[in-house]
Amino acid sequence: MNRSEDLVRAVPLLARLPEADLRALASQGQVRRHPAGKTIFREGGPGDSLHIVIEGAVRIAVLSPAGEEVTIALLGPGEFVGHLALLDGRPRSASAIASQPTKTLVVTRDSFARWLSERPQAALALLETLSLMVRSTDEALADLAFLDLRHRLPKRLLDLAAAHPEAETEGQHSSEVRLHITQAELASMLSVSRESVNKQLNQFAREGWIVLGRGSVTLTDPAALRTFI
Amino acid sequence: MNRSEDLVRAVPLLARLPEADLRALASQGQVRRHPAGKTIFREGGPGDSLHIVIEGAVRIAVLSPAGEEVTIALLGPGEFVGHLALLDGRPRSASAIASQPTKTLVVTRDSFARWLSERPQAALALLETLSLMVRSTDEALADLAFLDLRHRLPKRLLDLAAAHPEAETEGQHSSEVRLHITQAELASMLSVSRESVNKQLNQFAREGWIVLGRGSVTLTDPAALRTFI
DNA sequence: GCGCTTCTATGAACTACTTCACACAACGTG
DNA sequence: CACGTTGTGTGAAGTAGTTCATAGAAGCGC
Repeated sequence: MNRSEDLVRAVPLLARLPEADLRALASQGQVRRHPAGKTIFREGGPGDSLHIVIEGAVRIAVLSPAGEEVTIALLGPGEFVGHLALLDGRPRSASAIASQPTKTLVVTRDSFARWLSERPQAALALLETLSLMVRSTDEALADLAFLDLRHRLPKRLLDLAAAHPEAETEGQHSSEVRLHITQAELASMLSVSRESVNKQLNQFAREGWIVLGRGSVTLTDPAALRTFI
Repeated sequence: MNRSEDLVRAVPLLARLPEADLRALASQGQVRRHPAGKTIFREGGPGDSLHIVIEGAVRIAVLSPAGEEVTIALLGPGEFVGHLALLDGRPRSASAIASQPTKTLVVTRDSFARWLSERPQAALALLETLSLMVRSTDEALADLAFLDLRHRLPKRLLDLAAAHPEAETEGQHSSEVRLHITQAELASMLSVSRESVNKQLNQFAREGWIVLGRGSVTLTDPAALRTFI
């Protein structure tokens, strides 16, 4: 019934807040529509809003020193970007592009600050979530430093599978997960070349652990991948 | 005069808090002494306290998958560890070892939570600081992904020089900075082998930009290093 | 002072990636 | 349905790092 409120509740960052607080925040937000390919905000631009994906998909990308665009994340419904800008007002550290026709709920820094200053408990929940985010980037840093592609790739595949449970589970085996992602996207997430990802994926495919398609990777034996990490 | 309060104010995380709040937090803390080489807390242990370095130096290290200890940071007076444990109570993600005889101010999770729940403004300041921390690890991740050692090394040297302005500035040239650090420590911070660091350092030394010593790197021409990044 | 340990220095062989070059398959649009 | 575009697959050559081996210099303990 109450659409915006339910959407806001789906955001992990905010999920644990009391219903009244959620409703208040949701009512401050505005719904925006973005056609496929549209830039929602650009790296370096003013950071003054949080965006929650309602429908569609958003690609997060940065410009490498060499001037190439590198995808660092793909967001589905319920996921969000721009929380840091909300908290510290710094310029955007990445660009967000709608990769499908997308609806987002937008919360501005001003309205968020007003809302937060009246709700100390919400600040505590946000502190905890942010703290977990720091830990997770720290872990990504450690992975990049210590693990080679052979180990980083299956780890990332399993992370993606866990983060997108909505991915189709066709066939009988309930453990089978199909990820809609290109090898180029995987490559830039893992900070390696597309060719390297391709070669490693094909090794796993030969083992029978995954099945490759155009724009998709199907994990047919996640357990085998997991023992590999 | 009021020792603890001034020490707490030197922590960037807390610096912007009103004086009364600072005093309240400082009064909850306990001063602990650690001999050189003593482990202050161990990776995997219960995360229930923040440690602020008062005097001496603390080395932060993690265990690599191969079982080796890898130094990820060196803290001087005014710097701190364990803030994440304070906020989310998760197990320690790294170990802290006193590398010199060291005094720390310890604030427990319980007392911090009590203090914070009475001070909504403090939570806002903490959110902002945490947010900046997320950005800085994100940047480290990008550096590791995009930059080779030739560029990462001078960047790290300049960061260390900026973070430790207390380093001796002997001689006439005010821009000269001497870092007390071994090549092995630099190597693990940069996620490369000690040998690679050595070879790259010697290249810079041949250019006349740095001077190497046993356990030290002196930046004789920081400007040249900076143009190199 | 002698010996042990720590730190720096350097070369040789190896490896996990890179870039480049190209072939081909699937899709979608005029 | 022909054609451009996007994505996958693979080999050859190059490179930035690795490990291993070895050496010497500086500091520290007795």
